[in-house]
Amino acid sequence: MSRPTEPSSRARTGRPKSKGPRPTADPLRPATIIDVANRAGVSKSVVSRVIRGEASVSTASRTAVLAAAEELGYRTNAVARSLVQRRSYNVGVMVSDLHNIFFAEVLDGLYAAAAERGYRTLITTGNRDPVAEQRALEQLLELRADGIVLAGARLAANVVGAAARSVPIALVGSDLRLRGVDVVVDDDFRGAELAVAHLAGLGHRDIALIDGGAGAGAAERRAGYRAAMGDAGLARHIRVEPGDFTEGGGYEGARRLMAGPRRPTAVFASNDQSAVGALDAINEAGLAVPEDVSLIGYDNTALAALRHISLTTIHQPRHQIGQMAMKAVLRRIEDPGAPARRHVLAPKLIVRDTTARPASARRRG
Amino acid sequence: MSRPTEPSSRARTGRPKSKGPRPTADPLRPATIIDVANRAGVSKSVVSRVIRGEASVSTASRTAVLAAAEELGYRTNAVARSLVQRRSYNVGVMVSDLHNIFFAEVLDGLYAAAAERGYRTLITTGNRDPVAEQRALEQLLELRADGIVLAGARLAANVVGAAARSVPIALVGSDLRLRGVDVVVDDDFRGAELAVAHLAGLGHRDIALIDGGAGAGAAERRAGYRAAMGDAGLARHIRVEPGDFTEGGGYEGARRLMAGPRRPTAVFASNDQSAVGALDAINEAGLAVPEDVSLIGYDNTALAALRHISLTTIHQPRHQIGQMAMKAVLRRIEDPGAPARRHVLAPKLIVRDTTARPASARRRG
DNA sequence: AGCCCGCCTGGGAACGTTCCCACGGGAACG
DNA sequence: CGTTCCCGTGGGAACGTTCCCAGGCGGGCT
Repeated sequence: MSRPTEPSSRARTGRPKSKGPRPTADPLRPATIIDVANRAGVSKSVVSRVIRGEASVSTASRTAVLAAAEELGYRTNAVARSLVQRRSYNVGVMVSDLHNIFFAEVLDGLYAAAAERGYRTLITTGNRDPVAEQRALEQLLELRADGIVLAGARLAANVVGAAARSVPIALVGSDLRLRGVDVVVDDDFRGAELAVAHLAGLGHRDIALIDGGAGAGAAERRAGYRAAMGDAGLARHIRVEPGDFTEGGGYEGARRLMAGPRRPTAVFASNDQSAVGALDAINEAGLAVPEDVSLIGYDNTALAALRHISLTTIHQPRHQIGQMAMKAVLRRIEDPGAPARRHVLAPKLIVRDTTARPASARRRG
Repeated sequence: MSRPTEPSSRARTGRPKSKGPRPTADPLRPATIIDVANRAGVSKSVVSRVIRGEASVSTASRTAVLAAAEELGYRTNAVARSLVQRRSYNVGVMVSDLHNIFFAEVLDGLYAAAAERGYRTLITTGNRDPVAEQRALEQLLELRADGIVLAGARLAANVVGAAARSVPIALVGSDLRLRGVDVVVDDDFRGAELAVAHLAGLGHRDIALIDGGAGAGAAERRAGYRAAMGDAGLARHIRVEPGDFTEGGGYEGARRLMAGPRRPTAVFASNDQSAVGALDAINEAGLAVPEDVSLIGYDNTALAALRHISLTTIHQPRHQIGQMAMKAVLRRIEDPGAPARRHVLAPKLIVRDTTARPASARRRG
């Protein structure tokens, strides 16, 4: 429904109210199939067939058309084609946050799976703002993408549900259970449990969580943290510091934790991006990781693997996640009756250099 | 011209050869303006006017149309609109590498400038592969984007030139001088000079460059490095190690440099992404930064600013670059006659913690 | 009272494709 | 030698909009 507020200078290239069939060729307008047909001395049907690579065209016509197209710099108008075919061979991808490399890695998988099947990928972003995300989704919908992948979306369930009524949709990261929506997630609850168990196993008791707020998967990770703390008999040490999956959020969260009374000995940041921000704040407070404070992230992005950072974290198979999501959408594009599924992947603990036994335990041990 | 190899299961939703005007409403097909018109008891013209927010519609018609649209879940078909208007209000952005946060930061600027003028942004990527990049560009062209921004493209000049004949194009990072192509770059030559001068000023003589290969701006940075080395009387210390603007490339390059004979005391990596990789390799070789080896990057991405990395680098105003590029394109979309321009921004040295005087100088000093 | 003007409306053409159908002519077949 | 078939071709309809133009109708003005 939305339409961009029309830029003032309308400057329409206005057709000069020509009567009758369009005069051969207007140098300003891009060449059409008809221009090519005229030049090659065939009908538009033949040109269309050649362009689409159909077999039943004589060699003579084919070469004539190809030559004419070349000379005129003809390029298929995907808009017109989409309109008549009711199909664009484009899959839209709405990415919550392009600053988070995690999504770049998921995108690789999405892209690869799409390319393999002859589809193209069209990316849009909402910068972690639900309103902008919804606009980005709407844009894809209006463009009539054949399918849509929402990566890390923080959209309301009814918004996603409404969209799913007109086109196959797959969700990456956010676990909404809706009819007609494929979901690909890792088991965030379990992943958070792994993180807490690791820290508790090292002897930590004051384990704080830097939360992911409304971010995709954040709620599950929070729940997993809470449950695991309870299981470890650390329920009264539960401490959830607000955050938003960004570096800045992680930084602020850790700063508050370090400055406050009863500083935690371990911090679980809901994703690597915020863990890196937390690392900054911890260092800034004059504390060492892992000597003074242990830190664990989530996602196992390339960032975490950097030797200089070497972050203990929870691994998610990004590439595979992307591939699965794309395949799910493609499957339902080509078989609209097929049911949507939920794919849950197992997270894995990756121990690196930001976690260790707490100082107290070391003294004793 | 390219068309995806058609997926086997064609599964066309096939219109059931109905004769006469299309029977009221097919539940499977999305509602059209005509469905809404029928339901609201007005003509399609009125519906169109309401949707577009035109004034001259009676309140009665307007409310009827709005209600009908709501009930039918009507959504504008941007494809049809684009076709008739010959305008999509979409600007395409081809990003060379989404793993490099630098581009995410440029994208913020692009996005903001577009939104401000009522345009939308459509992203596509080529994963640093010229072939894939060209396909991505072609995709945008076929989609009839109103304008295109190529960020960090490594496309041949003739490819860009050809595209520029049908749509306004702006280049970010790559400095191709072509008619009808706006260019927004920082002065890469100068930036490289700043980097070398900084290192030379600290007393370094063996300053190696980890190259950016075919990457956008890499050639200028290389030339600036060479020139500045000459100016500093260090011409015979010039050493260009291959690289490709990626973390992996930086890692490999630095590994070779550290392992080889006559190890350099300073390394200039052509961008932050590769500098971070280099950092890894240097550490892995058992060397400390900056004590044993100084390291400088380029771009001043968020990565470089991380306290844990704290990379000395050359600053480029990413957000502003994005804004300028988008404004340039928008300007020529709305005034097709306007000439394209070249915008060159001044780079700036940011000294952080990865550069210091070489060990030899420290011993002496 | 007659005319004009402005508001609102509806219909048709166009945008550039694809798809379907029909047709002409030659080859193959009886 | 006539029929059938197939290959290559051309024309028209359709896709879902926007834009232009032509009214109809009522009110204000002369």
